[in-house]
Amino acid sequence: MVGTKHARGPVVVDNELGPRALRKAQRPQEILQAAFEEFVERGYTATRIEDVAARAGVTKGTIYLYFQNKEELFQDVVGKLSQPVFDENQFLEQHQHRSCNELVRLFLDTLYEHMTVNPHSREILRFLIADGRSFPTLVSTHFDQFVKPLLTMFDRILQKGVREGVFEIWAEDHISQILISPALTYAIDMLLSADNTKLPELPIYINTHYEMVMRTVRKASV
Amino acid sequence: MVGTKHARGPVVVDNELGPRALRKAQRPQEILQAAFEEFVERGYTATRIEDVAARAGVTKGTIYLYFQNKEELFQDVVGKLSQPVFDENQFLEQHQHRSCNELVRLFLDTLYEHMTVNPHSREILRFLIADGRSFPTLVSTHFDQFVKPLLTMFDRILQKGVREGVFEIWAEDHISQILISPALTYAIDMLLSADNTKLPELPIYINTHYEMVMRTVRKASV
Amino acid sequence: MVGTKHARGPVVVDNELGPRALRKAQRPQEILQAAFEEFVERGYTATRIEDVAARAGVTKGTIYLYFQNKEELFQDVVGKLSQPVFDENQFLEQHQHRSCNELVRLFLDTLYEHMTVNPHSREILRFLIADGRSFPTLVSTHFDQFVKPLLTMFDRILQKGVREGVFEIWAEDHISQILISPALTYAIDMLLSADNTKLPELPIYINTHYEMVMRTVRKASV
Amino acid sequence: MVGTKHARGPVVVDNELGPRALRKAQRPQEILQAAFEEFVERGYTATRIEDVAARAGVTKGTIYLYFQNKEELFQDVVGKLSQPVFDENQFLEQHQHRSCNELVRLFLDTLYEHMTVNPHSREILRFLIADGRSFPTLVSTHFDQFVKPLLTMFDRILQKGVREGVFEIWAEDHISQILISPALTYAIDMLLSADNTKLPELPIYINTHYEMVMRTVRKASV
DNA sequence: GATGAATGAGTCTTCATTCAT
DNA sequence: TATGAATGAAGACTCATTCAT
Repeated sequence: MVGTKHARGPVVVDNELGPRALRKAQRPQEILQAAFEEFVERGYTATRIEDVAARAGVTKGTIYLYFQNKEELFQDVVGKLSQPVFDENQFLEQHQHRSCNELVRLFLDTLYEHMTVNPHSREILRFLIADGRSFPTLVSTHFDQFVKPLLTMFDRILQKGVREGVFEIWAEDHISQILISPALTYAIDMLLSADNTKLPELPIYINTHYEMVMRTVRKASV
Repeated sequence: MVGTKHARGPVVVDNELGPRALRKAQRPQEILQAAFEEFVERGYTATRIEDVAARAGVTKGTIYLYFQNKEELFQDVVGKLSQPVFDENQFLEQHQHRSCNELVRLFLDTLYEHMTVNPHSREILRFLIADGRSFPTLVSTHFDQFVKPLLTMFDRILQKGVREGVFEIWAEDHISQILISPALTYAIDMLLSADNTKLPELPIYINTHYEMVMRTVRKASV
Repeated sequence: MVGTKHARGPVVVDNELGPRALRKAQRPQEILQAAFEEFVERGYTATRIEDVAARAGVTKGTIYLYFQNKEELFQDVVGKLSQPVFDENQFLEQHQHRSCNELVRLFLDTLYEHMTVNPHSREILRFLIADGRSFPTLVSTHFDQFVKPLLTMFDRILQKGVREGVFEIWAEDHISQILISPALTYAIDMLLSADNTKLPELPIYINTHYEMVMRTVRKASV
Repeated sequence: MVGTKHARGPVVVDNELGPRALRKAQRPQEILQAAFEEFVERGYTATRIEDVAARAGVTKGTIYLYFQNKEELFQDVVGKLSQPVFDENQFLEQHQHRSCNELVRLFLDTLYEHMTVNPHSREILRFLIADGRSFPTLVSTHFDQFVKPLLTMFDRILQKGVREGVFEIWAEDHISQILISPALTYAIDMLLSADNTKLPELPIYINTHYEMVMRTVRKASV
């Protein structure tokens, strides 16, 4: 028998597996996604393993085949469902021919696109705020993996602009963090609004954000 | 000493109330504060009424003399411990002689001061993000009472600047929200960092924020 | 000061007492009555002392001035609110000139009247059935005080009839109990029917009961 | 022995179900019976779910696998443990050759037998009297299902007697109810007497009851 | 006497986790 | 592997009882 039993783990599903084995190989992902959705709806403590199971189409016991306990399940949800906003290496190279203004615009567009389209990124922020105190490693891990790269990349764009003589840095520190802030505000707005009707209209909001950044960093023309 | 029979407990007794009555008058506040601290540490669901009671120096039953149930207790914590950042009517009048630049600076200083000194304001944000979905009214109420006035006031400062010819508004909308964003970012940072060692140094951060605002709204000198 | 303080107990209120003292002298009765009503509505276990107090127009603590605890209160309700159906000594003497048929009729009329008018008698039956197992003395005491005299009196009427040659006793035993049974049935009916619309019409019911008795005990005319 | 793997517990395992499935199939009945006994001993409010569980040989949690809550458990006890006294259709047919006198006797014998042997029937009466006010549907449902058929059947016996010229109906209404009353009295007696020593001796009691009925309905011979 | 704030034992109910099948 | 019956620790909430005022 080829490639069937005991073929599990964080596996990229290959074409060898039969449908049952395929199913099995996907289980962890399915459970993670189901858990994510339940955690989003009710928060960590109020989420019941049984509901996660039901949503994943399995039963309670099965959860425990793949995850030690509820705590580990939660940590894995946060740790494994996050997606980096950028493929760090590619972004700058891929767009090196662009002007710095365009890079800023592209950065913002990509950031808002990611936040808006992908519920994981913003909801995991909710998890960290809500339950981070109970999972201390999670917060710093997540910051290092997802936030810091973002700030670094924005910094590099700014520095590129400085080198090219179109931007100027006028402050001691925290510039990237401050200039990106409106995106966080938008994310929080999304987390807080039950119906999205009250949210700012995104294109306008991005425009204003972009203008703010440009007016802030643009080098005063001599 | 007048009218202080049998004063006992850690309470300073005043002349109007017997110790019993006094305690009763203070209990709700004491319980709210204790509840606040527990909710901060563990989140709504994971907080046990008994722990709130212990922290308030009473027993389970006493909580229920003052609050219908855990849910109401939570709502009251959010609803009654919030303090507005500004006394809206006074701020502008009191400082009408100031320049608009100074007003912006004063606004930011006050805002950060409030956020930093007063744990209620930022922690209640945590509650809203963590459990707002279970308490829908809470979110909108809180927004109307505390956030909207802030945005409005900042708007008025900007408009004053425009009238006086020192500021210019260059964007369609959401300007105040975007310009204030860094303060929210700082609040979230505080919520996420277990030890405050990793936080940005506040004076520098405020400076950068202030500079960002000024560069953004300053009217291009002719 | 005349006849005021400490004048309480199961006292027949005399004219000496001032209004406050009067109040006090009546308290136990008022509490008993309030307790009775609450016990009727909710049953022993589900009745809360505080509700009894509220209904009696006093506060929790006051109940404990007059009754040791909830159990004693309940026992006193059952023990002190029952009223005998007949003044045993008077009934037969007062009506000695009546025919035996008339006595039977009078007996039944009085019995149903009592049961119908006075909620105590039938509701205490409910207490005994519901909670008698927890208060063993109560049941036998009540039986001896209220049921046995009833049976005895009916027996005496029957025997009078036999002596006068109009009734005949045709059975070994339990005759009175069996002949009175329909009254108990009616009482139970009242206890069970939420709205009294479904109850038998009382005059007709009594007639039928009376006829049953007469046909049963009437001596076969020679 | 066939198909009885790992049989354990006090249960006789049959061949169709595994021990696990079997237990599950039997659990509800076992719990109902245990609950019945506890409710009988203490009454609805004073009965603790944990005691029911212990008596059923399971733990608290298990109760909630089969019943929503205590209230539903109680309703099911009342609703599912009652047994009709007669198989309505069969009784009259099966005994059509009997004389009406014999039918009456048979009716009474069956009724008392049922009441005496089967604790459910009389104890459920206790539940209805004690807690019926909190479960209004229960009372009327029970009356329709168990009491009304009884009265109807007795009516039919009487009418048969009338048709055959041996009985006469001499009253406007409620005759069956009144003639059956002594059985209710006996049931109440059983509910009230802690030890059954004080109860009437059943055979004599039934005799007297029977005589009462016969003297009441027998047609005066011409 | 009367009050009612405070207590804390007691009870229902939930749910993470285990384990026999 | 997968199931889901069973467990029992834990937590919200109630209420008889006490006692300082």
